[in-house]
Amino acid sequence: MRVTIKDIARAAGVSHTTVSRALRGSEEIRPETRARIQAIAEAMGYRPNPVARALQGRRTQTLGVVVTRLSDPFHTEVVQGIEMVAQARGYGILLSLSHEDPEKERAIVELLAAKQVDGIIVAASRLGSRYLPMLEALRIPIVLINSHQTGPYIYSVATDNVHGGYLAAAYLIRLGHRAIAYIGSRRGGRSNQDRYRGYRQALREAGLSVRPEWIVKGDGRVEGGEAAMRRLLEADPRPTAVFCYNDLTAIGALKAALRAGLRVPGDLSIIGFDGLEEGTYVTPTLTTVAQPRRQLGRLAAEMLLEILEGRPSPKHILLQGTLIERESCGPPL
Amino acid sequence: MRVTIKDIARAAGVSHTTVSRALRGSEEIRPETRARIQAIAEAMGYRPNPVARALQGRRTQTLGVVVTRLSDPFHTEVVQGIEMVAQARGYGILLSLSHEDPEKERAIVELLAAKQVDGIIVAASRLGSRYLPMLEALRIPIVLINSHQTGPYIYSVATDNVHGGYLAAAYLIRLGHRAIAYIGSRRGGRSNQDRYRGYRQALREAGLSVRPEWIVKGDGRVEGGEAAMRRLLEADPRPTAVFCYNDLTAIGALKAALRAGLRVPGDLSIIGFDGLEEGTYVTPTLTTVAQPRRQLGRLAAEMLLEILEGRPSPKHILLQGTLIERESCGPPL
DNA sequence: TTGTACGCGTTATCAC
DNA sequence: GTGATAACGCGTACAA
Repeated sequence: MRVTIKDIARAAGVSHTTVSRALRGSEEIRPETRARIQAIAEAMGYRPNPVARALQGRRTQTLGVVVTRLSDPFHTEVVQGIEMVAQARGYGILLSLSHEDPEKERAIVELLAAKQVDGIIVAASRLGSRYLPMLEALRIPIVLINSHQTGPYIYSVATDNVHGGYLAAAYLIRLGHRAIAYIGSRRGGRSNQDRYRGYRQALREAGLSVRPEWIVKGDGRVEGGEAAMRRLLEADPRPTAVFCYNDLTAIGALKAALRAGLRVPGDLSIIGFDGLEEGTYVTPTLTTVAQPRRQLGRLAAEMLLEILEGRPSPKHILLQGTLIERESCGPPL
Repeated sequence: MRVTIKDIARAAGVSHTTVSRALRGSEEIRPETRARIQAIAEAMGYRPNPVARALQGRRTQTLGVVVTRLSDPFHTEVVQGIEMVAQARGYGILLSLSHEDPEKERAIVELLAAKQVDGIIVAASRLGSRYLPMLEALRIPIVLINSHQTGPYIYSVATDNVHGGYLAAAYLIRLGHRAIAYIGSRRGGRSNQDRYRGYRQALREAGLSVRPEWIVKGDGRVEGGEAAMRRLLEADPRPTAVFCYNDLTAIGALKAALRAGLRVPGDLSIIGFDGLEEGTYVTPTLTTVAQPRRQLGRLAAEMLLEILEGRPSPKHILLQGTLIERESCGPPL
């Protein structure tokens, strides 16, 4: 059987109330009895029961985390960031995967709320605004990572996709490219649009025009990038550079280009988005706009904890990506 | 405020006991009152409080999962497998990362136990046998993934590393190689030894000998594989094929080989272990011995649930890997 | 400074 | 069939 404060009380010859107070270091208790009780608790191997505490105090010291899937290395790093700060602050993490299914995501959030998590972090939410009432009814703070909503109990941390897209395109332009394609993502939603907008803006400022056949779509994964690149290779004139929605897409694009006998970056420059480790596995290594992924997770968790502890906290944070120059981009030949 | 069974009781004009029974579909209650109560509960939006249930019933419906790090794609897939079955069975997953630190791992396991998880799954445990007494004292079933311990409350699911190593080496031999190196892992522990043993066995059976300078060590990650391969390239005579501890190591080895101007598989064949997606990102794509990663997670979770529900369950399960022939291996020139 | 009594939401026990 | 009542382990007014 597990040791409870009652057991300790009995052993110490005091009431369980006194034990409760002593163990949490209450000031209004005589130092010597406190020390004595703590010693006894230690000796008996006492561990407070978090379930009982939660029932009493309505705090479970647990954060719900919802992610579409872990096989996407992007989320992986985000979750690590969250876990680090949670672990350091004594919070547990209840992890659920939504597999990009909005209905599942909704069910999970409700389930987490039912499980009494203190707060929820959702990465890459697929939930539309029509679910906002539900979220608000939960009366649990929710931090969204890389998606936008506003409302009571809704917070967010995101990277500036417009800025990132601009960064990528501007870099290619600086290298001398004038024919720059974009491989987007069917599933990218708002972030796809924003990166595209940043790209368009950079081209516009440089006085470059975009041919419709240079804008194609993948699925945010390697296969989609490969297929998209194959279509792109048929375009005439062919672009000399490609900005890809994300690194996985770019890796697929790179594979297709190499397979078609192109030299990268000689015949074609490729730039990705995310800053994944995976971009260093390929040859040539992938130039990319890195998102501060771990930072996203860390900030989301810190934000949530601040809210839970009643400290002042911003409602929305926007982070900037940074260019990582590796080998897949160069001047056009 | 949240709706409780007492609220329902008041609304229905019965005792909370009756409500509790009705909602759980007890037989010993008049069908009409049961239906009436259920209707009221539904109308009031009642959600049972899992915390209260846990306090009363000593079951939290939560599984603790410990993993070294998520940035290793191997674990990622394992966790997905676990999560799938847990979610389907209504269990939550409390995730913690140990970062390969045995002391941290121990602390986490204790913390999870304190949090009253019903069972624990540990992937790639770094805990030595001297912690067994602690684990047993917890009196919580623990399923180890890819590591071996025996004792009460200890279960395991693992892939057969000896067999896998044999598979890899035998394949290279079948292709005609006679000079086959091994890049191990400093951090691989037992699994590194076992894969090495399988490799040795295959060579022995084929009457091949191994030069000491053909056995080098990485760290289980890309950088380590690169460094190890650079050392290997200085060996004289140079091996015509390399078996790598895992895919990340192999990807590093591949990079180093390509960078040294070797053709793969022409000048050098490379085979990995794990079957990661990442192996298809590189050019040439990586031949490998695949571990059934998701299966490992699934089985571990199913095993744990069986144990928790008192159904008969094997104590240890050993799975076999399978060869995936891709492009990085061929006959020696 | 310490103890009594009660509540958190649920299930189990034992009456009626 | 249904209802009091206690119990799970802890925290907290309130009393002493």
